[in-house]
Amino acid sequence: MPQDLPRDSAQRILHVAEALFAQHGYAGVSLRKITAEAKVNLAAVNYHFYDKESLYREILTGRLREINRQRLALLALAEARTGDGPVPLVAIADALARPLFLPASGTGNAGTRLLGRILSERQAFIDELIRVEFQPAMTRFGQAFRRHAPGLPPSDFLWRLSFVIGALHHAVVTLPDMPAHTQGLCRADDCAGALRNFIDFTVKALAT
Amino acid sequence: MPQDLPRDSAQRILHVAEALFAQHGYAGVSLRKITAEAKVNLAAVNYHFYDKESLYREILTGRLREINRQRLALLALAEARTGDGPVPLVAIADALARPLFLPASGTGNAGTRLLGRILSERQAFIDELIRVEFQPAMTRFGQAFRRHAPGLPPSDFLWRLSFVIGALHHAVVTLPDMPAHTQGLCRADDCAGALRNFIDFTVKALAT
DNA sequence: GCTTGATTAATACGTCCGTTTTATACGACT
DNA sequence: AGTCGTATAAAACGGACGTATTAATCAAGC
Repeated sequence: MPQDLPRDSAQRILHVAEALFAQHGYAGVSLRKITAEAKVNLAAVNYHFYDKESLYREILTGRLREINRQRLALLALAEARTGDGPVPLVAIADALARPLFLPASGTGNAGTRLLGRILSERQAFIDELIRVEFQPAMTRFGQAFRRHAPGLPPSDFLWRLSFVIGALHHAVVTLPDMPAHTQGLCRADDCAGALRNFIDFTVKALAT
Repeated sequence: MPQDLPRDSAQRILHVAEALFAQHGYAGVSLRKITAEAKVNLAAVNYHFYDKESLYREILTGRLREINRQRLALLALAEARTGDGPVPLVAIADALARPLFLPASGTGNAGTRLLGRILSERQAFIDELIRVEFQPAMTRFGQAFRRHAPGLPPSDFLWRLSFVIGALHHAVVTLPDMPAHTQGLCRADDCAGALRNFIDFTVKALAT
């Protein structure tokens, strides 16, 4: 499966490595596979990114930062439209999921799979990275959701939030496999349908 | 963290390997780490289980088969109690999640984390194993859920089912980290609370 | 008591890993 | 033209990996 690679070799490495990490995990990908597929010299990773861990971190931070930036921007937009009252659940769920299902044009959605992979892999050296990149967005979305369930005990609310996040990540990760799992009834390229269903699902699950 | 190991060395390998695979994934665990922690000789894995892949498969099949056996048993019990009508959503969700959150006494719940890990790791050589072990249970549960949403388009229903499964797996995998994520508001040992919340969540999300 | 089959132990093999080192090519500037 | 910082290339390093081989141990059965 040949793909149009960027001219710059550092960019080629980032591009190829992201796809491979998303598919096989950190430990499952060797620098030799990356450099071979990116058609660069073996030492190029160490030259441009210092070492394998740094390359991984760079890819991750880039993706996570962009995704959460978009999420917060969409949420802020919805809040501005709403005024002082609680933002509608539909808008919150949309802001949370849209950057995953419908990534900004040009970035491609293959990289999105990384997110789900990472959270279940829990490499020790990226724990802090995940905390730093996710914490701000998650507290903001938590607050927004919370206004729709003010009476719920805190732990119960946090459990429901965790379920919603889990549903989202699982959907993103398994999206490419959905046609096989559903005998073709769910298509992998129907991101809009996936987003719509996630929003419906979340609204029903979190509505009081 | 010393743990009481079984006498038999093959059992010790299974016990230790399951915990390590659950924590670091297949590629992230070496036979040397397993055999060292299990206090057996390096060659013991190859002697008792032929090779690393076979050891992995054996652990997985054991866990998955038992979990899905319990799930189907609970579902059958609920169906018997219900008669001809649709099984209440509460009972279906309970049958689906209980074997994960409250594993049969003696088995310990550390091994349960494997499940969530596996589904996001997607090693090629266990794809068929997963299909074989999960297919029967999933179609049965799908049918049971389906009776509560007969009017929904098939693809929409399958998406919701996927979200429920994702929420469940994510909860299981991140259960040990919940206290840290929630500043202690959700406890890792409160499996009963997690189960109760999952059932509530699923009922709300799938009710028509 | 010796033999036999099953287990454990010790060690070696070949491969692949991440990384380092050394050498070569290229472009811009004086 | 010549120099210098940057990028690519080629090769090698030590170490960890999964696995294979061989030797030691040990518990029955005769």
